Amino acid sequence: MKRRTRQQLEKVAVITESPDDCRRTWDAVEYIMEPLEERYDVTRISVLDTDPKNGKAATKTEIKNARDDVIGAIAGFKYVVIVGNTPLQVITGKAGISKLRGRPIKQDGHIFLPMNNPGIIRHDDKQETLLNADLQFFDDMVKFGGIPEAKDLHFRIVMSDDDVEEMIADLRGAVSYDIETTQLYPWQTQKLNDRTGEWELNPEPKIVSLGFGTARNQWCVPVNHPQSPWTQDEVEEMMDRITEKRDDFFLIAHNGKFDLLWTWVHLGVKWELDFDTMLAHFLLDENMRHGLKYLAQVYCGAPDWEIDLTEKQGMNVPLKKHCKYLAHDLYYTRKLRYVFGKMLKDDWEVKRVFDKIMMPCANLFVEIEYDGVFIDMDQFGEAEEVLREQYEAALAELEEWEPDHYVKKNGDVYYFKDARRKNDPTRFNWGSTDQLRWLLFDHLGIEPLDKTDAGGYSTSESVIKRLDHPCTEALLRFRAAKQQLSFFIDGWKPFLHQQSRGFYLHPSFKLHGTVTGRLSCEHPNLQQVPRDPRIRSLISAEKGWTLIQCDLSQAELRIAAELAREPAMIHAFTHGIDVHWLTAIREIERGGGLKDLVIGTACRIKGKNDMRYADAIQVLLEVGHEVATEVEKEWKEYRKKAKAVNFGYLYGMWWKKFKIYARDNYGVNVTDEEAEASRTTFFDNYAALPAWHKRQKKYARRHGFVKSLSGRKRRLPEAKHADDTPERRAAERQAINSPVQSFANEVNLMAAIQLRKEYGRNVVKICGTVHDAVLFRVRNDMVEEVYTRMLEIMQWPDLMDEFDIEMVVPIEADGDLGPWGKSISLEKARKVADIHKLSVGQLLDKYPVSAIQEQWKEAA
DNA sequence: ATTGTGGGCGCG
DNA sequence: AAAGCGCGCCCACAAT
Repeated sequence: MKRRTRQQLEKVAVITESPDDCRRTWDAVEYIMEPLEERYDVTRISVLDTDPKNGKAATKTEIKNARDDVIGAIAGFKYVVIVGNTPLQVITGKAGISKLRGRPIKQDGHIFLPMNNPGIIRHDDKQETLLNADLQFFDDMVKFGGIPEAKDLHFRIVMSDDDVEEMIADLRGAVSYDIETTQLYPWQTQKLNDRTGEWELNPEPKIVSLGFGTARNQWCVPVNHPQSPWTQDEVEEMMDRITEKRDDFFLIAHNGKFDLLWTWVHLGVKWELDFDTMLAHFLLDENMRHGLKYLAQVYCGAPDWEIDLTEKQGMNVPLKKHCKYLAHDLYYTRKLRYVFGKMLKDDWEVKRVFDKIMMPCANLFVEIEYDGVFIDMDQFGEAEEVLREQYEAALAELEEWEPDHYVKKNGDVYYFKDARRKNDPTRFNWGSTDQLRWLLFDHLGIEPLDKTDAGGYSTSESVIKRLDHPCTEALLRFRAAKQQLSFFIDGWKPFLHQQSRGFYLHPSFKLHGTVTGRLSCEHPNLQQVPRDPRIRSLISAEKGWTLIQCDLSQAELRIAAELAREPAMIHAFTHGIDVHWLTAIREIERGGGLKDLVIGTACRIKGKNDMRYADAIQVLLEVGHEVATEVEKEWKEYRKKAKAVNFGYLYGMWWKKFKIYARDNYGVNVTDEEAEASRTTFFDNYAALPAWHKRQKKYARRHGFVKSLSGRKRRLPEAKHADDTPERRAAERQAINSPVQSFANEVNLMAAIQLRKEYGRNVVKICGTVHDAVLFRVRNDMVEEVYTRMLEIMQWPDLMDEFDIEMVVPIEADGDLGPWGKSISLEKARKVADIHKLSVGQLLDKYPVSAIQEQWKEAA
């Protein structure tokens, strides 16, 4: 019986790296060999005769030598599974399993299917889904008798007026939408020609095609493809007609923010997206990747339909092939919506985050990116000039210590006068960490102070500051100027977009950018603009408008206090005491230090000659850091220090790191004992924190995830591990940090959504969010109203009630107006406006914020 | 010529 | 025994 069954099984070969791989070792057998052996007559072939020593990868020679044997061994097998990178290299001669896995390779009469080595599951159990998808695909392939063709689906290329009518009539129910474009940034930019010194326009970005996926068809409209019959006007007219029908269908897209932004910029119609499959999947599993093809493979068993980038960009590809690709995008986007829709239904809390925060944000950020941020080009030019001077000056000073040669890590000697390097061919490169490392620690013989993660000697700012050598000061100036130039001057130029009212940047926000739910930002990254006013104030507003920044004050600390139910913190927040200040004073009190400063400041505040230490501490706590700082400037530094301490300890920092922090940021050398005591004191002062930490760890360990107040999940599979590994520790720290970081960001997003809801784009243009702050421009006549209202909104956005959130700790918000980094408070603006007998709006129309600041100083 | 990685550093 | 979290960008250098 058994024998007969076996003969009917298809013969397949499995190539592994070594004899032990996937056979005797751990759990891999269960993942690959057993499922295959159930269905096939499996022959296993290994590339190497024995396991590589010490778990090392096979060498190139070994791979080369193994080739003939392996090729011989698979003779007669049509279907071959490749397990891991080494066998892949043997067969294809190329590495890159992560890119090639899941994609069948036809070669010499065989069909190979590369997949990951199941050992990866030990490090990342998410990989199990992928492995199963690959095995499933292998089954499909064998059943089909070859590589399953990318399906023709039912794609229709819209070429005639009749097609248009039919398409528009078909737009009902759930409709997916996708476009193909020539590039990613939808605005035309310019670049400086190095030879002529002239500004030249970059190629015009274009929509190549767009399409709609319905229940029966995938409609593909060629827009700028050479074979397109349509003019720009005709396409726009088509889109207008669809806009009129927009309420008749449910719009789905994968990363729809991209498609809708382009559609708005290039075709003039602005649509609201109903369901974003990428964002849905992000909420369902933030640890996985969210690419359409990957998800279609994993959740729908889709074949690979990827084509070359140039073909996607459409110009040199037959229209039919291009549209077939688009059709697959449309088909699987629509399919994934049902899969993820169902998964969301099973988790109402996550669904609520999706419906009320994620999708509204997806639509909001289309507008945010469309409006962009205004750049003050006069300041931009000035900043560039100043930074170039600083850069040149620092470099000139460094010349004194430039060596004529450099010994590379491998021992090669490198003479600069002979070398041909990209920028300055004959010069020592101070920007190269390798060269600098050699110069400082080998050539000059300075004692290295720290190592990098990879084990080399570090040349970080922290180290250089502590080195006793005359070059260090200029070196730090060199690095700072170089970085600011390359990040924010040269780095921004390729994104500057000229419009009638001036130049704009359009940073792109990734709503799925971080595992906690914070957004990330790129092209360029608005969220890493230095606080240095020279750079930050480049971001401003066009004439007649004013930039406003509103931020949640100490949001994370407030949320932590709430979650931990920490009495001392809650008391501080409900009584308007600054927690960073509280920490600073308690820390000083613990050591009984700074007697002169503490008593001196308190006496001057109270107008007394002497006071007991304990009483003085009490006075300082009561008056707050602002009053204390007015009397004695030093207090500002102590508060700043405490701020870092608060966050560090709150999220699990250990005293050793505190030592490093104190040294690098405050030049204070704390002893081990002092550092340990500081941590102990922190948890004595905030005694409910350890219990909260414990609760979070326990919860994560039991469930494998934690939740924020909104119900958003952070999945932490490592927290479930039985052994106390560094990975589990890391997961436990994230279990503490994540709900706090998540929720602070969510409050901020709720506020941004509401701001847009209450004011139209003719009054407010939102520029972006920076985790706990919203940046927006307001028409001058509305500045007072919008600013005041936004602070109210931030303190308790309406969505907080919709989520049934209750908090005992009050949320507070703060803000200011004017160029970023050179802004003033509304109070100041009001005072100056009163002097002129003007409204704040009129004042802002009449004077730049810098002048208002000056006038306020004179008046005060 | 492109692609990947480490080092360093900007932000919250 | 060992312990903040979350990002993106630019450069240099090595590898493909």
